[in-house]
Amino acid sequence: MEGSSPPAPIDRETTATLRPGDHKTELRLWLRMLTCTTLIENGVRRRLRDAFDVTLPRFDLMAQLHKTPAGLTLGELSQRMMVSNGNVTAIVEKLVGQGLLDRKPSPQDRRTQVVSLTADGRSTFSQMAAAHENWIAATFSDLSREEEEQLMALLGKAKTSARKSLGDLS
Amino acid sequence: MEGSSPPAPIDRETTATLRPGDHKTELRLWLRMLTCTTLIENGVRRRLRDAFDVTLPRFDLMAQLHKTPAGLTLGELSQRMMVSNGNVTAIVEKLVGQGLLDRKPSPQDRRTQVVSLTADGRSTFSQMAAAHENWIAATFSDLSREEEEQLMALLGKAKTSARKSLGDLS
DNA sequence: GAAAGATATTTTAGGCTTAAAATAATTTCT
DNA sequence: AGAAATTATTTTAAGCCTAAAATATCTTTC
Repeated sequence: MEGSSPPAPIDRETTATLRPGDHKTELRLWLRMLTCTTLIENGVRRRLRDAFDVTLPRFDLMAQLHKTPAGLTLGELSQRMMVSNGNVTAIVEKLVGQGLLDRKPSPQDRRTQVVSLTADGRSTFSQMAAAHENWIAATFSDLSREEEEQLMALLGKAKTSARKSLGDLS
Repeated sequence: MEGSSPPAPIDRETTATLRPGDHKTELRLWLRMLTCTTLIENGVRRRLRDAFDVTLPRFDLMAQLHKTPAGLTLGELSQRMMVSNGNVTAIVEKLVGQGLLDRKPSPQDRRTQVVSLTADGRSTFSQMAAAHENWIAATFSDLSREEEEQLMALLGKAKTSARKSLGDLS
């Protein structure tokens, strides 16, 4: 929508060192990725609410446990969901209160709590997951299988690159 | 990590209608997109905090205003940021309190408030934006320019597809 | 085996977020 | 003009989220 920006005839070195602000392509890419994700995420959130009266964080937490029937510690959950420890504590608390989760201290290490889905939690999650999978499929229905795989590969590369650039920070 | 899944020789119609659960590719794609975005977002959030003691939502709001020097109403901000109205009210309130934003009722329509950056807000944002742009460039530094453009195009297509599938909902 | 350090979780304080209800102002329809 | 509907914003209640400090437990080191 902003025409074609001039190809910046200045040589690369100057651009990189003296004009550190010349990274518009990456910035646009990031904003588009964020928009796309937020759009889909908001849709999922609303549909989970309308159809199952559940929040996205609770759904995500249950999804992690469903992938690992043996159960996970709070720390493992926190790491896999990429959220803080205290956050997981609170969400688990709610789900335990709803009878969807089981939480018991590990016998070997009394610091850790192992969390898993109850029978009710499993059957509730299965229903939600089936609907969720269909919503997501509809979300990407304009993309061919090949495009989906290209996108997957490029996101994989972006993820690796991002992790590297964060590197020493986390 | 799970070998190559069979190319599903079943015709598309059958797949879509009779086997609504067979959409693992799209699900993996969505999860990867979410992971990638969350990873980058968490990095940006921490660096904004460490370097400028500012939160990501406040930075995002200022970015919207910087793109539109004439100012925006709260409703426009809410729409562009894809967050709720009440949320914008609260964030604007904080930024006005910090002297970074100016908020005044519109002369034509006394319901609306027009918000814009103050001189302090502009100069503060410029500094943050320059650093942010470099962080983002570093985040994607493993991707070639061509890969970046491919990713941009595919995300554009995904965005359109997602909007269509949400369509009547919002 | 006791002190020091590391690890797992919870608590706390502050901030973001939403949906829904409430206010306030404008527009539309008789 | 006056009533009804619409639009813009704020408020409210509940929940998510983080960083940092506090607790409790385990491990290591001397």
